[in-house]
Amino acid sequence: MDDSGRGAGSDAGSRRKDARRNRQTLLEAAATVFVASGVEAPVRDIAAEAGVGMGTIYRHFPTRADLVIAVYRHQVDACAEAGPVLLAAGPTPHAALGRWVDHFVDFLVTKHGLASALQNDNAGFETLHAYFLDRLVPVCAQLLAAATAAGEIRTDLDALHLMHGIGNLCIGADTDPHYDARRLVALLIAGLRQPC
Amino acid sequence: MDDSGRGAGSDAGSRRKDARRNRQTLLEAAATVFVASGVEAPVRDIAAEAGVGMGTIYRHFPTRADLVIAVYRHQVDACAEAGPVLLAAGPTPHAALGRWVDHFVDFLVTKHGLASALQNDNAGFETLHAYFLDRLVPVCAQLLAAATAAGEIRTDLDALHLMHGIGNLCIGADTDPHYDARRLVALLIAGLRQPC
DNA sequence: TGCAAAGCGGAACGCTGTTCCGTATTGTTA
DNA sequence: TAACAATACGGAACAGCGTTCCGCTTTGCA
Repeated sequence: MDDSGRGAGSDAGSRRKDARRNRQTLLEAAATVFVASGVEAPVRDIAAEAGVGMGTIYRHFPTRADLVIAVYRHQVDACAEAGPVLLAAGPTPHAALGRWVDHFVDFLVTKHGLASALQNDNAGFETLHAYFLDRLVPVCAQLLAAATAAGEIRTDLDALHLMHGIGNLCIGADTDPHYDARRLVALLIAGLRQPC
Repeated sequence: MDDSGRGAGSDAGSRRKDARRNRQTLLEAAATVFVASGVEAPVRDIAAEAGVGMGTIYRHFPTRADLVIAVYRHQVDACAEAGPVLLAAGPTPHAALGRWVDHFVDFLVTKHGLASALQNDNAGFETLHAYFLDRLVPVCAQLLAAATAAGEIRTDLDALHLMHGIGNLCIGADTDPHYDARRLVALLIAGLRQPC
């Protein structure tokens, strides 16, 4: 095993305030740039978006792959935490589901880029995919259950299959600019509605 | 359509002798380097192997992808032409099949690298894959038929499935140096033998 | 045999990811 | 509060890649 701490970033609990803040800023800037320009975006672009020097980025994430992995985990966590929040905030569970799926779609861009970031590391990819499932399937299931309990949606689709379908709809979204994955996903969610 | 002449090389029928010779030299050198170092090998290495300058390589193949494609087609052609020759030369059809498959395995390295060379061009990839099937399936079928007629091998495997199986055995051969695809493929061919 | 046209070699360019180091910021200690 | 290590920062510099450019050589034809 040579990938100790892979994907965790080196200094998640640093003593210095600016270091902690920069790490957070970088994760968010990278996520933004990945969605806007794809996961192949140059490291310099991410540093610029974050308003930070190259040294800073490499201090926090020793390698480009480390950054992609850290963004991925960060997005998984953010997406998982967003579920209950949206559910509490939204007018209805179905609306909350719709907005949660928007987060999910943005984040899939990063996930699809993982494959190229971890070209030879199938084991690492499997680990991260497992983390993805462990954290997000329950959240999605919770949203589905709430919408079901409210009588808003049909009940013949479980969280795993829904997420799988959304994931498939997003394949190729980064290469073909005419392909609007979000619209198709929105249709899919609309189609979940219980016919009344 | 923006890929006019993609994969054909620019000057296959040049007026000048040295140009034609260099083109051939380059195709062979590239094939050698791809087998030795993988398809990600730097263009400079191929120029060095061919004993040629950078300008020459880019005169013949305007882009790295063009070179990979040209090598691919060249290998498909060479492999297709080798079939009948080996069949005529070898002691038995089964031996000829074994040696043909050796060619085929070397050439698969290039084929697997095509995917990364043509990252976004799925249409181009499909075209080249169709060319691959059109030219090689009949040759493989001819070798199988000859071996069958000679009573050397079992008859329950057609050319397409055999080639598919060999292709699958070679997946990952370029990343894991401990994985010896050729040995496994040899076992597969040995297994074709008719139990006597 | 001369000479334009075609082709060649390899230095130079622009773009990557990554490293390095002088400078600025921070938390701690007197 | 003032001084001072320790820590982190910025961005220039480096190495390796694909690609371009241009002075020189080779070729085939008149």
